[in-house]
Amino acid sequence: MHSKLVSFFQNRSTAEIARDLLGRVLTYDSPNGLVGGLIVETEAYLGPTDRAAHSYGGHRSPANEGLYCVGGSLYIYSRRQYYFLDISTQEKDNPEGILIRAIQPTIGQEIMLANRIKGGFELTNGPGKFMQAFGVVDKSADLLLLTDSPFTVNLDHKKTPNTIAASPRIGINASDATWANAPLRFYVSGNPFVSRLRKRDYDLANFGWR
DNA sequence: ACGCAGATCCACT
DNA sequence: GTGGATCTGCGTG
Repeated sequence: MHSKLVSFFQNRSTAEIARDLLGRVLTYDSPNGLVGGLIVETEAYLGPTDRAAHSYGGHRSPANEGLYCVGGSLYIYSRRQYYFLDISTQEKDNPEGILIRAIQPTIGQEIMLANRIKGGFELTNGPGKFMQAFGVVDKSADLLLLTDSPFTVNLDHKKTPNTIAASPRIGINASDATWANAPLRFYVSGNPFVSRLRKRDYDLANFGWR
């Protein structure tokens, strides 16, 4: 039934899955219509030993239960008025996951523009930004299996990045430098929808796709 | 109660 | 391009 989904989100390292998500289409069936785009930036969070993870030290509560669900489940959380989208990886009770950080809009762009003040690359170049553009205003999809939720990720096709870049994750305060510096953020090199990308690194000809 | 977070915005250099 | 203010829900005390 959900075997394809679940096998995609386990049986290999979370970092590898995070890289494999780049170039795939993420959609959200919002009340105002279908919205979505190509995933261009992800971050891997590696569970209890990872100082930067919400499941560090085995921390578990109703708020982060999504990380403990079977791979392919949604973990949606809020920070300062914005919502963020994670997809859990690995088997149940192994709290690893991937934060979707940015997308290149391809579906329902008018709807997304109406949901956000800002347009252009600012429309979806951050984890809270694209969720606002999608029109996600609550955590009702938290804990749901991706295939049972208003979200979809197309696992059958993907656009191929020319180059996948890796860097330390954004916004990590971990006192442990090993985890703070670990190259667990992945992005389509040159794509202007990647968060915090310098303008001189924009690939405006191909947006980083092959 | 209180402090702060897997960020964003805006007002300045 | 950078720094400071700020938004609310959780977690700890």
